[in-house]
Amino acid sequence: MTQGAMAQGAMTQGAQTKAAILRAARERFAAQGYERTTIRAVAADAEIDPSMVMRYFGNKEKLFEAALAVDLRLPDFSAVPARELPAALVDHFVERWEGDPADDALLVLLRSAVTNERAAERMREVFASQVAPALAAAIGPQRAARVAGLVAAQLLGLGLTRYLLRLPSVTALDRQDLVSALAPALAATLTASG
Amino acid sequence: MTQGAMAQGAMTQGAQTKAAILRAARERFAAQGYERTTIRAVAADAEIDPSMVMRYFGNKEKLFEAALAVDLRLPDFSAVPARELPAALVDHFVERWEGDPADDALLVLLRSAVTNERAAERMREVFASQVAPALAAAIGPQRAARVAGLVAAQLLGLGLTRYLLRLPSVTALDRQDLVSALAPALAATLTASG
DNA sequence: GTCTATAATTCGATAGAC
DNA sequence: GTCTATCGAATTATAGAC
Repeated sequence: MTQGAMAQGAMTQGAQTKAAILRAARERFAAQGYERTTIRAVAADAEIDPSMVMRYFGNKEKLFEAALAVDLRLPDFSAVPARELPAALVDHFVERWEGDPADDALLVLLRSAVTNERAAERMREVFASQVAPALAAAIGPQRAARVAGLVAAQLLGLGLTRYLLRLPSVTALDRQDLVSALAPALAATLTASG
Repeated sequence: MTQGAMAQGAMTQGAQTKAAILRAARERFAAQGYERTTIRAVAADAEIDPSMVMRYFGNKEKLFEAALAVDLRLPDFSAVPARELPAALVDHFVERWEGDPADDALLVLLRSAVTNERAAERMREVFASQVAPALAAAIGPQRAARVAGLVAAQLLGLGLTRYLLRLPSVTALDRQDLVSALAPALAATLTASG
């Protein structure tokens, strides 16, 4: 009766607890990185006992793995005119970063990937399976293959300097300025001759 | 007699030990970040006793501070023609990163700054005191102030994706391709209208 | 499912012999 | 200056009561 009679779509208590842990873990990992976040702190944030974290995720590393799941939710850029693509790209990532603070999986991944090889591998997977295909749909597979790395460098460079390093000259720009300032650089990259 | 009679320019034994510790510390901090590098490991790399690290640097944090000292050694860009500036900038940083593996202070700083607020502060200082002035000398203080952040984003984005995340599409480029591929993007940023 | 208690490590830092 | 020995603290992980 505890679970079988539950309405479709509703979370069991266990699933709710698990989701709460994951949310807390992402915030901690994003703010402090892997080494400095403790299971105790995550549990405290989620308002449960530390042993529950072990129960649901096995160990710290598996919890970390679960926190690294990222879906960039890139739209279909094939419908976007070529000259609007750079701005659309920047805008999507900024929205992703500044939209929902609780939904910061990409920042978790970025911060973690710098000091953790497993996270770096995940980041490479994310770009290979999500960014590269989206780019290929927009500008063709050949050109995409040539510029995907530099596009990644520019978008992640923005995330790095604005949200992690917080360089004043980058944080000083508002969202609109950011898009209009970075779009030309991306455009130059996208149209680079090979 | 141990030090007073020593030849000018020669390191005392203490200074040599200190330098060896610092070199080992930089490699460890660069490879693993602050939290995961242990004084024991640094001492083992430097082939000395762990207590020596404490003796010379006081504690782990002070050792870290010492390892964060970075001199970008940026040349005087005021002599470089405007259209060659982007390539010169990229080239200098790539040289800095790939030149001497032991001289990787900037990578130490970059990796550390992502998860350590003190290191992030240092990174902001480095850009304010070294990059911004060099840029101002080349393109004028007003324009430099406007684009310095985006220049930093692109250069650090390159370092991030190539040396820390090692995205295949970025590591695949050789040095020359890298410079010629990124220069147009930097040029677009530098000439951005305000 | 949830909690208490604790085992087992690891590490930074200190004290002190030589 | 260099080393041995060890303390004290923090943390992951486990065992088991309820």
